[in-house]
Amino acid sequence: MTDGTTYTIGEMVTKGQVSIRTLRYYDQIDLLKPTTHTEGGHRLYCDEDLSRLYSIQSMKSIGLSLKEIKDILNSGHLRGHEVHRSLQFQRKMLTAKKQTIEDMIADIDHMLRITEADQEIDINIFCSMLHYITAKESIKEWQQAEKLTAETDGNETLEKEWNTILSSLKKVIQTETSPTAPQVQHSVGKLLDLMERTAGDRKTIPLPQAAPPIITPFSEKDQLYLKEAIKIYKENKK
Amino acid sequence: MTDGTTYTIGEMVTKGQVSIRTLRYYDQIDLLKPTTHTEGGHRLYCDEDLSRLYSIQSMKSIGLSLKEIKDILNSGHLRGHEVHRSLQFQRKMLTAKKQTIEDMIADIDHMLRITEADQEIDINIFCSMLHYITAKESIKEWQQAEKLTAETDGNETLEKEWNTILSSLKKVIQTETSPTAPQVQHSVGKLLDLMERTAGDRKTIPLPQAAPPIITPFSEKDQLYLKEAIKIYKENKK
DNA sequence: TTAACCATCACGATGCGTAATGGTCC
DNA sequence: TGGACCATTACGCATCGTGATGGTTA
Repeated sequence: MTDGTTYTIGEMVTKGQVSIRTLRYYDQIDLLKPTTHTEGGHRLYCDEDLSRLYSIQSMKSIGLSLKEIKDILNSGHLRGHEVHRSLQFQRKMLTAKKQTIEDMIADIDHMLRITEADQEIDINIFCSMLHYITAKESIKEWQQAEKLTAETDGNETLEKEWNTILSSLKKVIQTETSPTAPQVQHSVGKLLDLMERTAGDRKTIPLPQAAPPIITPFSEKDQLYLKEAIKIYKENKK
Repeated sequence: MTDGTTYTIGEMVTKGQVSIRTLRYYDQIDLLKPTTHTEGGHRLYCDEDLSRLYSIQSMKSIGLSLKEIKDILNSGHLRGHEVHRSLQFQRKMLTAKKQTIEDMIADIDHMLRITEADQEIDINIFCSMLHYITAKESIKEWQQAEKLTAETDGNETLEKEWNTILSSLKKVIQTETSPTAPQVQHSVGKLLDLMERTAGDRKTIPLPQAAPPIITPFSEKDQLYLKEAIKIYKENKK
C-alpha cells in the first residue's frame, strides 16, 4: 500500500493538467513544494502532493487567489461559519464582477444597434455616442426624472440618423468645403431638423451646446464652422 | 470662444474622476499627454485633452484595454465593419468571462448548500467535495450517460451526510482512538450504510477506492486505519 | 515664507509565459 | 554518449497604488 510512488515534475504536469512553470511557481511561493528531490536537485512529488494540487485547482476554479488557497490549506481545518462567510464573500465578489460585465455587454449591444456595419465612422463621433451611452446612468441620476422608459427603438433610429448626419458634416469640414456649398447647407438643414426632433424627446445627444461631461465630436474650430454654416442657412431661409 | 483654458493635473483629476497616478501613467504610455507644461515642468491640459480623457474612459468601460484604446484613438477613423467586428469580438470575450463566473457561482452555491454553517470542516474533506463538484462536468463527459437529471436535493442531503460522517471519522483518526472503540465502530456502520446508499445512486463520492482525479480526504495512513476498522466491524457482524 | 501642489523614480501585486543558459537522468 | 528532461535566473505583462524625496506655485 505504502508504495511511495514518486512523480517527476513532468509526470505531475500530465496528471494535473498544469504547466511546468506553474508547478515551479507554486514551489517558489510555498504553495506546493515537492516532498523530495533527487541528488541532482530534480523535484520529486508524491501522491499527497498530487492530491494537494487537485485541491488547489478546485479552489482556483471558484475564483480564490493563490494566497487565499495557501491560507486555507495551511489552516488545517475551518470552522463551518468561516467557510460559509468565505464562500459568501467570494460569491459577492463574483456577482459584482458579473454585473459589471453585463453592463458592458449591454452598452456594446447598444452601440452595435446604432452603428451601421458598412459606414465609415469618425472616432470622435464614435466616442461621443459611446460616452453618451455609458454615461447614461450617471446622467439619469443627475436629471432624475426622465420618462424615456418607452421603446428604445425610436430613439435608436434617431441615434442612427445623428450618426449619419454628424459623419457627413465631419467630412465636409475635413475637406474644407465652403459653408455656403449646397451640400453643406443641405446637411445643415437636416441637422436642424434632427435637433428639433431630438429636443422634443430629450436634449442630451452630443452637440456643441451640451455641457461636460458630454463629449462633443467637434473641435472648437469645427464648432465655429458649424455656427457659420447655420447662420448662413438661417439667413437664406428668411 | 477660443479662450484656451488650461487645467492642471489636479483640476483634471476632479473633472475626470481619475487619480493623479492614472493621468501620469497615461502620459507615460503616450495615451494622453498634456498639450503644454509650465516652465517648472508641471503638466497643463486643455479642453481637447479632457475630451480625450472622457473618450478613454468610455472605451475602458466597455472593457477595451489601454493599448486597444490607444490604437483606436490614433487610427483617426474606423471603417464601419471594423467597428462592428471589434465590438463583436469584445462581446464574445465578455460573454465567455461571464460564463466562467456563472459557473463559479453555481459551484459556490452548491458548496453552500451542502455544508452546514455551524460544523467544523476538515480541509481535505472540503477540498474533496469541492473537487467533486467542480470536476463534475469533466467527469460527466468521461462517463457519458448518467441519469442524474433528477432533483439534486436528494443528492445534496446525501452529500451532507457524507460530510458529517467523514468529519467524525477524521476526528477519531486524529485523536488516535482505537479502531475497536464503540464510537468508531458506530461511525463505520454508518459509513458502510452510506456507501451502499450512495452506490445505488452513483459511485463518485470521494472514497479511498475512487481513482484520481478524485481526491480522497484520507491519507494512506488514514486509509489503513479505516480498513482495519471496517475489518473489525465486519467480523463483529458475523 | 509657507502650504498646497506637482515632479520623477521605483517597488509591489497577480499568475504565470517565455527565453537564456547550463546541469541531470537513463 | 546523446537526447530528453530538469534546474535557476530574470524580464514581461496590465494598470495603476503607494511611498520616498525633492522641486514649483501663488
